[in-house]
Amino acid sequence: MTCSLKYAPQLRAQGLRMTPQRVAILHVLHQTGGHLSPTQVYELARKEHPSLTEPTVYRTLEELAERKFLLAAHVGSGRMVYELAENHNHHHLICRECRAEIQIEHAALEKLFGELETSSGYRFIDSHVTFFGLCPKCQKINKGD
Amino acid sequence: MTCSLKYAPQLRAQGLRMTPQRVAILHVLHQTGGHLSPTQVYELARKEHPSLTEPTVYRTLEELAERKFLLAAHVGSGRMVYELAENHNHHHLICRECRAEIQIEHAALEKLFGELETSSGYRFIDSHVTFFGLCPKCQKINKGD
DNA sequence: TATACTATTGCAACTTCTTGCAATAAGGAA
DNA sequence: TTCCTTATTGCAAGAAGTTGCAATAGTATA
Ligand SMILES: [Mn+2]
Ligand SMILES: [Mn+2]
Ligand SMILES: [Zn+2]
Ligand SMILES: [Zn+2]
Repeated sequence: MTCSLKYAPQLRAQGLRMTPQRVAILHVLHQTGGHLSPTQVYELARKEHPSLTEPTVYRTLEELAERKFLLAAHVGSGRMVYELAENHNHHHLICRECRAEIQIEHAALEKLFGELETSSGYRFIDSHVTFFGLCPKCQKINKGD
Repeated sequence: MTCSLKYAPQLRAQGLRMTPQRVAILHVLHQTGGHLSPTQVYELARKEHPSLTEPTVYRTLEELAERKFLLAAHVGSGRMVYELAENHNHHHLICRECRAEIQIEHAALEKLFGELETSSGYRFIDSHVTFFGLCPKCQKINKGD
Protein backbone atom coordinates (compact mmCIF):
# COMPACT_ATOMS: atom_id res chain seq x y z
CA MET A 1 0.00 0.00 0.00
CA THR A 2 2.50 2.53 1.17
CA CYS A 3 4.69 1.29 -1.63
CA SER A 4 2.21 2.24 -4.34
CA LEU A 5 1.80 5.70 -2.82
CA LYS A 6 5.53 6.05 -3.19
CA TYR A 7 5.50 5.01 -6.84
CA ALA A 8 2.44 7.00 -7.95
CA PRO A 9 4.24 10.32 -8.46
CA GLN A 10 7.15 8.60 -10.17
CA LEU A 11 4.80 6.89 -12.59
CA ARG A 12 2.93 10.11 -13.33
CA ALA A 13 6.21 11.88 -13.98
CA GLN A 14 6.64 9.44 -16.86
CA GLY A 15 3.12 9.79 -18.19
CA LEU A 16 2.02 6.52 -16.59
CA ARG A 17 -1.08 6.14 -14.43
CA MET A 18 -1.46 4.44 -11.07
CA THR A 19 -4.28 1.99 -11.52
CA PRO A 20 -5.63 -0.49 -8.95
CA GLN A 21 -4.13 -3.26 -11.10
CA ARG A 22 -0.69 -1.70 -10.76
CA VAL A 23 -1.20 -1.14 -7.06
CA ALA A 24 -1.89 -4.85 -6.65
CA ILE A 25 1.06 -5.92 -8.79
CA LEU A 26 3.52 -3.61 -7.05
CA HIS A 27 2.13 -4.71 -3.74
CA VAL A 28 2.79 -8.41 -4.24
CA LEU A 29 6.29 -7.70 -5.56
CA HIS A 30 6.92 -5.57 -2.50
CA GLN A 31 5.55 -8.10 -0.05
CA THR A 32 7.32 -11.06 -1.58
CA GLY A 33 10.64 -9.35 -2.01
CA GLY A 34 12.19 -11.90 -4.39
CA HIS A 35 11.87 -12.97 -8.00
CA LEU A 36 8.33 -13.71 -9.19
CA SER A 37 7.17 -15.11 -12.51
CA PRO A 38 4.25 -13.44 -14.31
CA THR A 39 2.03 -16.36 -13.37
CA GLN A 40 2.95 -16.04 -9.72
CA VAL A 41 2.30 -12.31 -9.82
CA TYR A 42 -1.02 -12.99 -11.52
CA GLU A 43 -2.15 -15.52 -8.94
CA LEU A 44 -1.16 -13.38 -5.97
CA ALA A 45 -2.31 -10.02 -7.28
CA ARG A 46 -5.64 -11.48 -8.30
CA LYS A 47 -6.45 -11.94 -4.64
CA GLU A 48 -6.24 -8.19 -4.20
CA HIS A 49 -7.89 -7.31 -7.49
CA PRO A 50 -9.97 -10.24 -8.75
CA SER A 51 -10.78 -8.77 -12.16
CA LEU A 52 -7.08 -8.65 -13.03
CA THR A 53 -6.22 -10.43 -16.26
CA GLU A 54 -3.07 -12.09 -17.57
CA PRO A 55 -2.41 -9.70 -20.44
CA THR A 56 -2.47 -6.84 -17.96
CA VAL A 57 0.07 -8.58 -15.77
CA TYR A 58 2.44 -9.27 -18.65
CA ARG A 59 2.12 -5.77 -20.05
CA THR A 60 2.54 -4.14 -16.67
CA LEU A 61 5.62 -6.13 -15.73
CA GLU A 62 7.21 -5.38 -19.07
CA GLU A 63 6.38 -1.69 -18.92
CA LEU A 64 7.59 -1.24 -15.34
CA ALA A 65 10.79 -3.13 -16.14
CA GLU A 66 11.44 -0.92 -19.16
CA ARG A 67 11.08 2.12 -16.94
CA LYS A 68 13.46 0.63 -14.38
CA PHE A 69 10.93 0.25 -11.60
CA LEU A 70 11.47 -3.49 -11.90
CA LEU A 71 14.37 -5.76 -12.77
CA ALA A 72 13.81 -8.68 -15.11
CA ALA A 73 15.94 -11.81 -15.11
CA HIS A 74 16.22 -15.25 -16.62
CA VAL A 75 17.08 -17.71 -13.89
CA GLY A 76 16.95 -20.86 -15.96
CA SER A 77 13.35 -21.80 -15.30
CA GLY A 78 12.51 -20.89 -18.86
CA ARG A 79 10.26 -18.12 -17.61
CA MET A 80 11.19 -14.53 -16.97
CA VAL A 81 11.09 -13.37 -13.36
CA TYR A 82 10.71 -9.87 -11.94
CA GLU A 83 11.59 -8.05 -8.74
CA LEU A 84 11.45 -4.46 -7.47
CA ALA A 85 14.50 -2.55 -8.62
CA GLU A 86 14.74 -0.61 -5.36
CA ASN A 87 17.71 -1.70 -3.32
CA HIS A 88 19.13 -4.14 -5.82
CA ASN A 89 22.67 -4.07 -6.89
CA HIS A 90 23.30 -7.72 -7.36
CA HIS A 91 23.70 -10.44 -9.95
CA HIS A 92 22.99 -14.15 -9.94
CA LEU A 93 25.03 -17.33 -10.25
CA ILE A 94 23.02 -20.50 -10.68
CA CYS A 95 24.03 -24.15 -10.88
CA ARG A 96 22.98 -25.63 -14.22
CA GLU A 97 22.55 -28.99 -12.56
CA CYS A 98 20.79 -28.49 -9.23
CA ARG A 99 19.69 -24.84 -9.58
CA ALA A 100 21.56 -23.84 -6.40
CA GLU A 101 21.66 -20.08 -6.50
CA ILE A 102 24.03 -17.54 -5.02
CA GLN A 103 24.18 -13.77 -5.32
CA ILE A 104 27.11 -11.87 -6.75
CA GLU A 105 27.96 -8.40 -5.51
CA HIS A 106 27.86 -5.81 -8.20
CA ALA A 107 31.38 -4.78 -7.16
CA ALA A 108 32.70 -8.06 -8.52
CA LEU A 109 31.63 -7.08 -12.03
CA GLU A 110 32.63 -3.42 -12.02
CA LYS A 111 36.05 -3.93 -13.52
CA LEU A 112 34.74 -6.12 -16.33
CA PHE A 113 31.91 -3.72 -17.09
CA GLY A 114 34.39 -0.84 -17.18
CA GLU A 115 36.60 -2.69 -19.64
CA LEU A 116 33.72 -3.72 -21.84
CA GLU A 117 32.29 -0.20 -21.81
CA THR A 118 35.62 1.12 -22.98
CA SER A 119 36.12 -1.44 -25.71
CA SER A 120 32.52 -1.59 -26.96
CA GLY A 121 31.11 1.86 -26.31
CA TYR A 122 28.07 0.25 -24.69
CA ARG A 123 26.99 1.28 -21.17
CA PHE A 124 25.95 -1.32 -18.63
CA ILE A 125 23.93 0.89 -16.30
CA ASP A 126 21.22 -1.14 -14.55
CA SER A 127 22.54 -4.48 -15.78
CA HIS A 128 21.23 -7.47 -13.87
CA VAL A 129 23.11 -10.52 -15.01
CA THR A 130 22.63 -14.24 -14.46
CA PHE A 131 25.61 -16.56 -14.79
CA PHE A 132 25.33 -20.31 -15.01
CA GLY A 133 27.93 -22.76 -13.79
CA LEU A 134 28.41 -25.94 -11.86
CA CYS A 135 28.25 -25.67 -8.07
CA PRO A 136 30.88 -27.45 -5.94
CA LYS A 137 28.54 -30.33 -5.08
CA CYS A 138 27.60 -31.03 -8.69
CA GLN A 139 31.22 -30.85 -9.79
CA LYS A 140 31.99 -33.81 -7.53
CA ILE A 141 28.97 -35.81 -8.61
CA ASN A 142 29.76 -35.30 -12.28
CA LYS A 143 33.43 -36.17 -12.12
CA GLY A 144 32.91 -39.56 -13.72
CA ASP A 145 30.84 -38.19 -16.59
CA MET B 1 24.31 -34.42 -43.72
CA THR B 2 27.97 -34.87 -43.10
CA CYS B 3 27.37 -33.10 -39.83
CA SER B 4 24.93 -35.71 -38.55
CA LEU B 5 27.36 -38.50 -39.49
CA LYS B 6 29.86 -36.73 -37.32
CA TYR B 7 27.47 -36.49 -34.40
CA ALA B 8 26.02 -40.01 -34.56
CA PRO B 9 28.85 -41.75 -32.69
CA GLN B 10 29.02 -38.96 -30.13
CA LEU B 11 25.32 -39.32 -29.45
CA ARG B 12 25.52 -43.09 -29.16
CA ALA B 13 28.39 -42.74 -26.75
CA GLN B 14 25.92 -40.98 -24.47
CA GLY B 15 23.13 -43.47 -24.95
CA LEU B 16 21.32 -41.22 -27.41
CA ARG B 17 20.05 -42.29 -30.83
CA MET B 18 20.48 -40.62 -34.19
CA THR B 19 16.97 -40.33 -35.57
CA PRO B 20 15.90 -38.67 -38.81
CA GLN B 21 14.30 -35.93 -36.71
CA ARG B 22 17.66 -35.19 -35.09
CA VAL B 23 19.41 -35.32 -38.44
CA ALA B 24 17.05 -32.64 -39.74
CA ILE B 25 17.40 -30.46 -36.66
CA LEU B 26 21.19 -30.67 -36.60
CA HIS B 27 21.24 -30.04 -40.30
CA VAL B 28 19.36 -26.73 -40.16
CA LEU B 29 21.47 -25.55 -37.23
CA HIS B 30 24.56 -26.44 -39.19
CA GLN B 31 23.41 -24.76 -42.40
CA THR B 32 22.19 -21.60 -40.72
CA GLY B 33 25.17 -21.19 -38.46
CA GLY B 34 23.62 -18.62 -36.11
CA HIS B 35 21.05 -18.50 -33.33
CA LEU B 36 17.69 -20.09 -34.13
CA SER B 37 14.53 -20.15 -32.05
CA PRO B 38 12.64 -23.44 -31.62
CA THR B 39 9.96 -22.18 -33.98
CA GLN B 40 12.52 -21.34 -36.64
CA VAL B 41 14.12 -24.76 -36.24
CA TYR B 42 10.70 -26.35 -36.47
CA GLU B 43 9.75 -24.54 -39.68
CA LEU B 44 13.08 -25.23 -41.38
CA ALA B 45 13.56 -28.81 -40.26
CA ARG B 46 10.00 -29.68 -41.22
CA LYS B 47 10.99 -29.18 -44.83
CA GLU B 48 13.44 -32.04 -44.48
CA HIS B 49 11.26 -34.21 -42.29
CA PRO B 50 7.59 -33.22 -42.70
CA SER B 51 6.23 -35.40 -39.90
CA LEU B 52 8.37 -33.54 -37.36
CA THR B 53 6.36 -32.12 -34.44
CA GLU B 54 6.90 -29.21 -32.09
CA PRO B 55 7.33 -31.22 -28.89
CA THR B 56 10.09 -33.18 -30.59
CA VAL B 57 11.88 -29.97 -31.55
CA TYR B 58 11.68 -28.54 -28.04
CA ARG B 59 12.76 -31.78 -26.42
CA THR B 60 15.60 -32.32 -28.87
CA LEU B 61 17.00 -28.81 -28.53
CA GLU B 62 16.87 -29.04 -24.77
CA GLU B 63 18.48 -32.48 -24.69
CA LEU B 64 21.26 -31.58 -27.10
CA ALA B 65 21.96 -28.37 -25.20
CA GLU B 66 22.17 -30.25 -21.92
CA ARG B 67 24.73 -32.58 -23.49
CA LYS B 68 26.73 -29.60 -24.83
CA PHE B 69 26.16 -30.28 -28.50
CA LEU B 70 24.25 -27.00 -28.59
CA LEU B 71 24.50 -23.66 -26.82
CA ALA B 72 21.34 -22.00 -25.56
CA ALA B 73 21.02 -18.26 -25.06
CA HIS B 74 18.53 -15.57 -24.21
CA VAL B 75 19.02 -12.66 -26.54
CA GLY B 76 16.17 -10.49 -25.33
CA SER B 77 13.53 -11.66 -27.78
CA GLY B 78 11.79 -13.44 -24.95
CA ARG B 79 12.44 -16.75 -26.63
CA MET B 80 15.39 -19.03 -26.17
CA VAL B 81 17.72 -19.47 -29.14
CA TYR B 82 20.13 -22.29 -29.97
CA GLU B 83 23.30 -22.76 -32.00
CA LEU B 84 25.82 -25.53 -32.58
CA ALA B 85 28.40 -25.51 -29.80
CA GLU B 86 31.23 -26.40 -32.18
CA ASN B 87 33.57 -23.49 -32.71
CA HIS B 88 31.94 -21.12 -30.28
CA ASN B 89 33.85 -19.33 -27.62
CA HIS B 90 31.96 -16.11 -27.55
CA HIS B 91 29.44 -14.11 -25.57
CA HIS B 92 26.85 -11.51 -26.50
CA LEU B 93 26.28 -7.85 -25.79
CA ILE B 94 22.93 -6.49 -26.87
CA CYS B 95 21.43 -3.00 -26.80
CA ARG B 96 18.30 -2.95 -24.65
CA GLU B 97 16.89 -0.21 -26.82
CA CYS B 98 17.59 -1.07 -30.47
CA ARG B 99 18.75 -4.69 -30.08
CA ALA B 100 22.08 -3.91 -31.78
CA GLU B 101 24.26 -6.92 -31.05
CA ILE B 102 28.01 -7.38 -30.78
CA GLN B 103 30.09 -10.38 -29.84
CA ILE B 104 32.44 -10.48 -26.90
CA GLU B 105 35.57 -12.60 -27.00
CA HIS B 106 35.69 -15.18 -24.30
CA ALA B 107 39.12 -13.85 -23.34
CA ALA B 108 37.49 -10.66 -22.07
CA LEU B 109 35.65 -12.65 -19.39
CA GLU B 110 38.40 -15.01 -18.34
CA LYS B 111 39.68 -12.92 -15.50
CA LEU B 112 36.21 -12.35 -14.05
CA PHE B 113 35.31 -16.03 -14.36
CA GLY B 114 38.55 -16.95 -12.63
CA GLU B 115 37.80 -14.61 -9.75
CA LEU B 116 34.23 -15.78 -9.40
CA GLU B 117 35.28 -19.42 -9.53
CA THR B 118 37.72 -18.78 -6.70
CA SER B 119 35.27 -16.87 -4.53
CA SER B 120 32.19 -19.00 -5.20
CA GLY B 121 33.51 -22.49 -5.87
CA TYR B 122 31.33 -22.66 -8.99
CA ARG B 123 32.90 -23.52 -12.37
CA PHE B 124 31.93 -21.60 -15.47
CA ILE B 125 32.96 -24.14 -18.09
CA ASP B 126 30.84 -23.77 -21.21
CA SER B 127 29.23 -20.53 -20.10
CA HIS B 128 27.60 -18.56 -22.87
CA VAL B 129 26.56 -15.21 -21.47
CA THR B 130 24.40 -12.39 -22.78
CA PHE B 131 24.93 -8.87 -21.44
CA PHE B 132 22.49 -6.04 -21.98
CA GLY B 133 23.45 -2.40 -22.20
CA LEU B 134 22.87 0.77 -24.13
CA CYS B 135 24.73 1.09 -27.43
CA PRO B 136 26.50 4.36 -28.31
CA LYS B 137 23.69 5.50 -30.62
CA CYS B 138 20.95 4.94 -28.07
CA GLN B 139 22.96 6.68 -25.36
CA LYS B 140 22.88 9.87 -27.41
CA ILE B 141 19.19 9.58 -28.25
CA ASN B 142 18.26 9.01 -24.62
CA LYS B 143 20.32 11.82 -23.15
CA GLY B 144 17.27 13.99 -22.53
CA ASP B 145 15.35 11.25 -20.77
C1' DT C 1 19.18 -61.28 -39.98
C1' DA C 2 15.94 -61.70 -36.15
C1' DT C 3 15.08 -60.31 -31.23
C1' DA C 4 14.79 -57.49 -27.31
C1' DC C 5 15.44 -53.37 -24.95
C1' DT C 6 14.27 -48.82 -24.30
C1' DA C 7 15.08 -44.06 -26.23
C1' DT C 8 12.35 -41.27 -28.95
C1' DT C 9 8.33 -39.82 -31.22
C1' DG C 10 3.49 -38.10 -32.14
C1' DC C 11 -0.71 -37.10 -30.26
C1' DA C 12 -3.84 -34.65 -27.44
C1' DA C 13 -4.61 -31.66 -23.94
C1' DC C 14 -2.84 -28.05 -21.38
C1' DT C 15 -0.25 -23.89 -19.71
C1' DT C 16 2.08 -19.76 -20.67
C1' DC C 17 2.59 -15.72 -23.32
C1' DT C 18 1.13 -12.31 -27.09
C1' DT C 19 -1.71 -9.18 -29.91
C1' DG C 20 -5.52 -6.18 -31.83
C1' DC C 21 -9.21 -3.68 -30.61
C1' DA C 22 -13.11 -1.49 -28.43
C1' DA C 23 -14.57 0.00 -23.80
C1' DT C 24 -13.05 2.02 -19.52
C1' DA C 25 -11.18 5.11 -16.33
C1' DA C 26 -6.94 8.07 -14.52
C1' DG C 27 -5.92 12.51 -13.81
C1' DG C 28 -5.01 17.32 -15.91
C1' DA C 29 -7.67 21.40 -17.12
C1' DA C 30 -11.68 24.26 -16.89
C1' DT D 1 -17.12 19.06 -9.93
C1' DT D 2 -17.39 18.20 -14.73
C1' DC D 3 -15.20 17.45 -19.07
C1' DC D 4 -11.60 15.72 -22.08
C1' DT D 5 -7.65 13.30 -23.48
C1' DT D 6 -5.53 9.16 -23.95
C1' DA D 7 -3.17 5.49 -21.08
C1' DT D 8 -4.78 1.24 -19.58
C1' DT D 9 -7.71 -2.56 -19.33
C1' DG D 10 -10.42 -6.86 -20.56
C1' DC D 11 -11.77 -9.74 -24.05
C1' DA D 12 -11.14 -13.02 -27.56
C1' DA D 13 -8.26 -15.39 -30.43
C1' DG D 14 -3.90 -17.09 -31.42
C1' DA D 15 1.14 -18.38 -30.91
C1' DA D 16 4.61 -20.54 -28.26
C1' DG D 17 6.03 -23.96 -25.08
C1' DT D 18 5.00 -28.21 -21.90
C1' DT D 19 3.51 -32.82 -20.30
C1' DG D 20 1.80 -37.75 -19.94
C1' DC D 21 1.36 -41.66 -22.34
C1' DA D 22 1.01 -45.30 -25.75
C1' DA D 23 3.08 -46.54 -30.19
C1' DT D 24 7.28 -46.57 -32.87
C1' DA D 25 11.78 -47.43 -34.22
C1' DG D 26 17.11 -47.11 -33.29
C1' DT D 27 20.72 -50.14 -32.08
C1' DA D 28 23.09 -53.66 -29.31
C1' DT D 29 23.22 -58.61 -29.07
C1' DA D 30 22.87 -63.12 -30.46
MN1 LIG E 1 17.80 -10.46 -8.93
MN1 LIG F 1 25.97 -17.28 -29.27
ZN1 LIG G 1 24.62 -27.88 -8.30
ZN1 LIG H 1 20.96 0.78 -29.35
